[in-house]
Amino acid sequence: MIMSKLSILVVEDEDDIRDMLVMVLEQADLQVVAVSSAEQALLSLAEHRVDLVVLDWMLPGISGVELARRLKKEPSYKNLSIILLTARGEEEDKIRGLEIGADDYMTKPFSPKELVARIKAVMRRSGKLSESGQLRIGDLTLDAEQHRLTIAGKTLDVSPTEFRLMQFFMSNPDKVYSRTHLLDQVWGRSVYIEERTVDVHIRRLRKLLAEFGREELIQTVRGFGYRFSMAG
Amino acid sequence: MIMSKLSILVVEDEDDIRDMLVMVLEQADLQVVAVSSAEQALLSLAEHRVDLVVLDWMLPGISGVELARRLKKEPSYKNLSIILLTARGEEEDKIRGLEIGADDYMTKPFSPKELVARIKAVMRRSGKLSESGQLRIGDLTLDAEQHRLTIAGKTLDVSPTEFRLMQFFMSNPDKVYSRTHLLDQVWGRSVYIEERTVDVHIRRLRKLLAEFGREELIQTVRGFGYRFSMAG
DNA sequence: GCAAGTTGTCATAAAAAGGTAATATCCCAT
DNA sequence: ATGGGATATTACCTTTTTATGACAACTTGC
Repeated sequence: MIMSKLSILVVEDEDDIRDMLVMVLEQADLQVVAVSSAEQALLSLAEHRVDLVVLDWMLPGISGVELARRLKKEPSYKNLSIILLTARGEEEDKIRGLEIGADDYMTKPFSPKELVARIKAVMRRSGKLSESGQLRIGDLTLDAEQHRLTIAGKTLDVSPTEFRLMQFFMSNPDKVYSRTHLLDQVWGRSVYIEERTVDVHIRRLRKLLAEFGREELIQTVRGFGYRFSMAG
Repeated sequence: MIMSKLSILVVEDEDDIRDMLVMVLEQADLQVVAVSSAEQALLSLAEHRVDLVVLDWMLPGISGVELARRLKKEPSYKNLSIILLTARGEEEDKIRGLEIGADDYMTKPFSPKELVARIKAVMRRSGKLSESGQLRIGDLTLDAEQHRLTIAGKTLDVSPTEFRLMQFFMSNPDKVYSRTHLLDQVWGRSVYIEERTVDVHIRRLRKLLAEFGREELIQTVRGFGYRFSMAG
């Protein structure tokens, strides 16, 4: 599939932060448009195709929350992703943010790197960022296009969630991830799921891998989480 | 048979965009005529044979929408295809565009490659672009010119829609396609059809293939769509 | 205008997937 | 060795997704 650059709309009233955001996002090869109010945002949305909005929680006039709510209600913007920026770290705000339909939120101050990572994660989940090509580790191959996972040429029959989990592991081998992190990345931050559920999915994957004598690919790191690695 | 080049009429008032379109389309081996108003378009249509019109939604004087409506009402232009270019991404516009008879629409900004792909898709569906040659996968043969699908030499009796679906699959083997994507590609973006309808057509195809013990060629990828593949 | 063939939709059945909780095991620091 | 927290495993139940058969609205060739 051919796709033009992903387009981000930044809505932030503080000039410094807005400029910083623009710089960071452009650096990450995203097309960026920045405005300083919700009203301007609406105008901009009507003019250009926008894939994702980075939206400040507090804005003069129409607030970010209010704008998010309106956008989510509007059917024509139904596949527009929203990331909320909030200055406070209060759980209540976060929850409210996700309730009104934001796809993710970030608490200021945040690292540019993390913002970009979250943007990509959201885009990936909404299918706007296509995972390109094949992942290959040893004789394991995961082909996103074919949506097929093979081991030494034989196809493994994996469920959607196990496929995504495997995709995440193979994209990030040799690193330990906590259950929370896995839930964030594979399930998405806006779903609320028991941490123990990760264990079960790991179990299911291992069971599949065990049919090929490869259950050791997914390792338990006691007290931390799980790791995918060829090395023992 | 000698076939003259497919002829496109571009109607766009902004010079830059018009020039760009001409370049892109000529590059794609299409014969292009470009004008900047609906009035000129009507003159041009009367003079040359035109297969497809790429039409800007907003035009000075008679608007693109209005022109499209008139053309579609005119019996002599009934097999003229129309692709609308719209600057806004509003669903309402798209729907209105399709209601008045456009065959497809594109939202600016768009990638040139995608435009060409859509033009070809529209042409293919309206029979102006004949698929050349045969598709051959294993002992399956699909001959577009004869409109015939054979398996190990024996002809399968497929309906038009199933034929096109099969054609799409055989042209794009080993990849997963969502129901939405299949509807876009096989049925065309201008029709609104339930996603579940795809299931039914898949079912019909499988039933046919099953007569030859080949129902496994079309595979269900849960949560994603369907895939045509010789590999298990 | 009729008979046959096509197509989209729906209702229902069937299958698969996913989350949770209960129970069993394991690991390591005392 | 053992207590207690952390993982593994299993079973169960709900939800989601797909398969299937029937049907009515349309087309098409005669």
